[in-house]
Amino acid sequence: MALDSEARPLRADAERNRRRLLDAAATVFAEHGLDASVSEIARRARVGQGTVFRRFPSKERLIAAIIVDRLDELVAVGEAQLDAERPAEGLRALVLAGAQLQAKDRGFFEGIAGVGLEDEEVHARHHALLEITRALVQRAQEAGEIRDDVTAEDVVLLQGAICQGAAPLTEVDPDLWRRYMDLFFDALRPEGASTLSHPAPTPEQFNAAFEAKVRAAGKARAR
Amino acid sequence: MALDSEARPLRADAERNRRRLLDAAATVFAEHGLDASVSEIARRARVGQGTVFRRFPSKERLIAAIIVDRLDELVAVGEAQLDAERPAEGLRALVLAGAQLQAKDRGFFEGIAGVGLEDEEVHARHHALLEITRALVQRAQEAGEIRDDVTAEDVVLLQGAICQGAAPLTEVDPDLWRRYMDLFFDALRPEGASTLSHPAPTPEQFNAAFEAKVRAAGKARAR
DNA sequence: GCCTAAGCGGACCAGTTAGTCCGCTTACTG
DNA sequence: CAGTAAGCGGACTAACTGGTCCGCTTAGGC
Repeated sequence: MALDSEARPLRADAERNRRRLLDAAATVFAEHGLDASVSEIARRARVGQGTVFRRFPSKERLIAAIIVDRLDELVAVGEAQLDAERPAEGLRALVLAGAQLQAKDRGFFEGIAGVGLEDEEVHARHHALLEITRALVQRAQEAGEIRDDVTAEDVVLLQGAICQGAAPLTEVDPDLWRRYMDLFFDALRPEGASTLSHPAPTPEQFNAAFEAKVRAAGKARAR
Repeated sequence: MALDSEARPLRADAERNRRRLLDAAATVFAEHGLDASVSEIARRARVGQGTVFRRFPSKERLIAAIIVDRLDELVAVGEAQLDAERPAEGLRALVLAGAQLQAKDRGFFEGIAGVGLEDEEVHARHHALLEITRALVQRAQEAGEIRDDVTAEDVVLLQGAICQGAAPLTEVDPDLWRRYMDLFFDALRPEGASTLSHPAPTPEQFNAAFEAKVRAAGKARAR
């Protein structure tokens, strides 16, 4: 996790434990979803529960730290595609990488949608990813490789959709999402595209959804 | 909820409370998802918590009862479309109805995927719905209206996918799913369909996913 | 109108969870 | 190598959950 410019560095054992916690948490969340308990994570990391909360002030922040890691990976993939010669292929590669992440990691999408929103760092990465996607979409459209009426917001939402749709069958066919990814890109073909009956979400709406969630979370806590 | 052939009928007040509970539960689940607590539901129905559990032996069964209601509606819609003159339109109507339900009711999909599985009655409806979908898909394919390589299982999974994909924006644009529904049907066009890189889930796999969940639920309880 | 079984509410229970606290241990500094 | 602040584990707490129980109320048949 880059961008951590805290003052004094952690003691060696603390840093080691931090890494073990992140790994253990990622594993446990991937297996059981975000409902997995903190004590389970602590056990898996062979660390006291107190250590978890000393390193991450709340479960939420622990989740956020993991998501930041993942999003950084994705942003890197996206940046690498920014000057692909066939932009649609670049876009596909990015979406594929994201889907793969989600397929592997049951907690990932849940996390972005439900918990990570409040976190400044997660928000920043998510925004960066959206902008990279926007650039790829635009180039692919200029090249006439995908239809003109879809937006980066559409792509981000639909990538999530596909993974969640395939998720129930993960145990029995872990790669099913690839099928629906193909179908998705068929939908993006410019030829013969039908007129969409509903407008794309605006960037403002897209953001507002985040804000709304944050407010709801705050309200729930106040209750 | 049809198919309830219990022996003696409920007393008038009990029946009234039962309805109030179902309504309140549907509302609360729609708002807060299935994590909503039973006492919250009881409060909303202006009924003691004991009453909830007298009428529905567990929270799970309460959820199942609601889902059965919803699935019955869908099955009815589907049956009505079985002899539509343009089968693809019939299919679209069914999928649309399902999506509408899910858009309105946050708990619905969660419920089918996670909880309702164990319940005999839910399973029966779900199966019926799948078979109706299969019939519609087949006819649409025979009429050359949709591509040949998608199955009823695909359609069911993708309908869920679309709703879940649009879900994060529900508060800010509750009809967004319509946009993605259009996109989905564009993907189903037979012309220019690409070859899908992954096979459709077989009916067996589709069912096995259910079985696996049931087993997992059992295991979780035993733990 | 009376009687009683059916129904009711809500206090209660056992289990689980995120998060706190504090006495002991250990990595680093000089 | 000694002193000490940083770190540690895990028992503990407070809140909340699904589910039970039981003394009181009431619908509805007679």
